[in-house]
Amino acid sequence: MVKNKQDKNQDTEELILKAANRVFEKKGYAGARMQEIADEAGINKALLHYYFRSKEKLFDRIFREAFSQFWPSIEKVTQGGMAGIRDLIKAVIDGYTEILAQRPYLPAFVVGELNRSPERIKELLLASGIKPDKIIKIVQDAIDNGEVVNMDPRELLVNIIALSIFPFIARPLVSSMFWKSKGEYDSFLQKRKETVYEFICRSILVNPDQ
Amino acid sequence: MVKNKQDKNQDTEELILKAANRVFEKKGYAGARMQEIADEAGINKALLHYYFRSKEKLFDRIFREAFSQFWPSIEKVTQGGMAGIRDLIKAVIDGYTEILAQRPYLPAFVVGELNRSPERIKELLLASGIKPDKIIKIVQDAIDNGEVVNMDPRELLVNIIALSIFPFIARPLVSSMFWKSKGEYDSFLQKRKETVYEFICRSILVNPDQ
DNA sequence: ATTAAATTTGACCAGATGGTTAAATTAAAC
DNA sequence: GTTTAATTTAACCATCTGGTCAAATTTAAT
Repeated sequence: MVKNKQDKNQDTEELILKAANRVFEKKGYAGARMQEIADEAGINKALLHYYFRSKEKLFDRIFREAFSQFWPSIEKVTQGGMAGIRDLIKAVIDGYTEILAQRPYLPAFVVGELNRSPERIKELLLASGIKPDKIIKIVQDAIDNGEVVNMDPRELLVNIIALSIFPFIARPLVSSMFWKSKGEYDSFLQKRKETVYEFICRSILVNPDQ
Repeated sequence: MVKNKQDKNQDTEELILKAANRVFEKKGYAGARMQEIADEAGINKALLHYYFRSKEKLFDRIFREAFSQFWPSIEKVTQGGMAGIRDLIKAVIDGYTEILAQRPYLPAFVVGELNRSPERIKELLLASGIKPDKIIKIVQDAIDNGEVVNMDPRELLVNIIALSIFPFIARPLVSSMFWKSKGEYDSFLQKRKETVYEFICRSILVNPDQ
């Protein structure tokens, strides 16, 4: 079973992207080295530049993908049109828990790079097709019909996201401050899927039960 | 009023530290350039190395200071011995709001650098004199005496910190997603001092009023 | 098998970057 | 004013880093 040229090409590109992702995600744009990416992919630097002409172009490719991965479930729920507020919250928390278990560096990477070049955000948001207004409206509806206490809907959204991803962004710090081992922290993060949901619901639902 | 040599020396050192802080905080260790720090301080690169022998030494100095600034009010409250849980929460939120208004890049800087070299954390925590156990105990006491609903005290602490600093860590992203201008976001952050406190209390206090 | 095109490599280059050094300047002590 | 020590500078240096290129290798088509 020999691979033809195109397949190998695809494989190499895939290999490079995976390697670049690992390196950029961990070290950021400035800390990443093209040589290290090449080594990680098992190729040499010239081939790296053959596939992606420059560090910036390669980074751009990686970062766009990372940025889009950053909004997993929010979109899923808004697609449906009218989702319950409980569903929205659960979807966001579960979505983050799932993706961040696989890519724990993702949020620190995205947020860190955006801090260093905030001018890119507008375009990235546009390109990603995210519609903040739609999500805000779901929350506002839940407030209007008395399901949720009166508050700025954006504040609730910020809180949900904060509670979901902060333990990952600040993972090493939080982990070694309050937990004894990596394993215990991981199990905390798993349980947290439920406890954060309850934490939020206790705070905002007018009729918690029902 | 001419300054003597020692004063000028002090001034130059102060000037360098201020400049280094600005540059490192915004660009991180890898993205920072010694030349840029020198320019920012209005001196040349050789003098920079005369005062702080290497980039790493200078960074270490800056980072330690940043890390210690990261825990403003938590310590103040634990000093007292037995503080109410409400006081603890308010102190943490107010403390962060205050310091982060002046140094908005601080949390992203600290967290980002710690992600890239987590092995430093243990030593930094030791050197900073922070006693996580003391803070956990305050929360645990409040749970034991029925003031706060039953939960892992560490989880509450993570939530408080998350809600306090996330809007700063992810500032550019959150701001341009949900707000129309920088000014509006700033005013949101100010109001948030109260709303986050209420958000947390609604969730955890057994007798919210009283 | 030969040809032609795409893929891969080793060697190399220019500029950036952290760091050094010897000389010049400045300030304090005498 | 001269001496002495600390401070500041311009000019360099070695290494790292992103990027290029011509030659070699591999693959598909004939």
